[in-house]
Amino acid sequence: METVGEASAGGRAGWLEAGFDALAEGGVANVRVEVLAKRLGVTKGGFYWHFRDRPELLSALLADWRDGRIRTIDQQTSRLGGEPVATALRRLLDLYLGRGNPRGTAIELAVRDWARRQTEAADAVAAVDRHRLECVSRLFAQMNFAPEQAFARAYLFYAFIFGQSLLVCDRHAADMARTRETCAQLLVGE
Amino acid sequence: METVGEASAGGRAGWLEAGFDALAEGGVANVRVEVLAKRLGVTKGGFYWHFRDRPELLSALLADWRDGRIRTIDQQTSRLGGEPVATALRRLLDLYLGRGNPRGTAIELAVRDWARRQTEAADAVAAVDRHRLECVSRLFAQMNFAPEQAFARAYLFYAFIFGQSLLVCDRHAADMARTRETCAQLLVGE
DNA sequence: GTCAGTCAATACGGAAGCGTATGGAAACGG
DNA sequence: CCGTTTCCATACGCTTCCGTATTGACTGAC
Repeated sequence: METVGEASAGGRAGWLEAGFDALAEGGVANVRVEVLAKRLGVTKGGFYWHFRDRPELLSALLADWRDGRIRTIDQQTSRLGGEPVATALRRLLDLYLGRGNPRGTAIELAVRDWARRQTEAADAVAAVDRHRLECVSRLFAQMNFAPEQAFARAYLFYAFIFGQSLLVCDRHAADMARTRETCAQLLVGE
Repeated sequence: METVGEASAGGRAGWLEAGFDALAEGGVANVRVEVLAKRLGVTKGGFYWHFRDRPELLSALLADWRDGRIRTIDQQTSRLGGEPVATALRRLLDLYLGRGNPRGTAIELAVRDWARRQTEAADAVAAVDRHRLECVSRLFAQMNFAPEQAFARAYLFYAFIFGQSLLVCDRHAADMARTRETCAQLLVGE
């Protein structure tokens, strides 16, 4: 496939990818058409072939993010070979605490900040949260917590995950890892 | 005091106030000179009398916020008449959970989002967090937790406060209040 | 009245950003 | 060759935003 200019955005997917990169780096205000075009090494002509306008890109980013997050939750919360519930919860927690996916975290926080001010974003986050809280509640319920208690623990679980990303601690990394480990133990009881 | 035009920004403090309002509503990208001027019912001439440029306003907002947050922490974490520690912690937690200060919360979250991308903001947040974590650690230590455990609990305490603001739950308000109450009990043990 | 200080309005030039219109280029099929 | 589809580049007009320069208005002190 040969393209018009020297560079190519990689089609619609390329624009979405650039959108997520910009979102991760600077929040939704950073998702701008000409900025994305420059990032992709093209001009904005192609953008307007794929998307009617900027809001359509933003909607596409939200839908993409929402569907992707929901798609991975069941898998992330499934117990491998009937392992202890606490182990499954710890594995899930470690996905976030390990700092192994800074881009994913940055996108998540950017979307959540956006959701504080825009209905469509809030709806996407609500859908993701609903599913996640249900899945993690189910895990806590398997630890014989009553439904309300299970839900509250799932709520605390996710609040911690996102909240700790917002705290700025200037302690040693090793100390912070220990602190998070202690919090993890408080959260999942192991 | 009569002023030049019909409207008056209320001096430097007025501009800072407008800046905080804009910050609360739309994050740091929303803090724009002409937008603030319009909000105050004046033009931007006076802004440039008080501030050299936009970055100077942003720095002032950060310093103001940091100093204000630090100033209130000791008072917020002092135990009234030797009351139980848990009571003091609950009172502190309720400042955030009660939704009684949406503007303060919005500003706090906007500053924290800003801090993810800008050093000066991150430094301000770090200073506030350091002080808060120390004060709340001290309270947990009075409950006879070891220093590391006390700190971890303080960390979890604040992570929960900010994290729950980022979650979007479409359950009934009464249900959510009950959930938060359960989380509060898990956090302070009462 | 004059001067200095405080605080502001306005005009201007430049930059960034958006969306629209138009034209270009490549590939493919008839 | 022509038409269609895909994907893009470019020019343009408009809006928003920024910072600078200049001028205006009011108050208080001398």
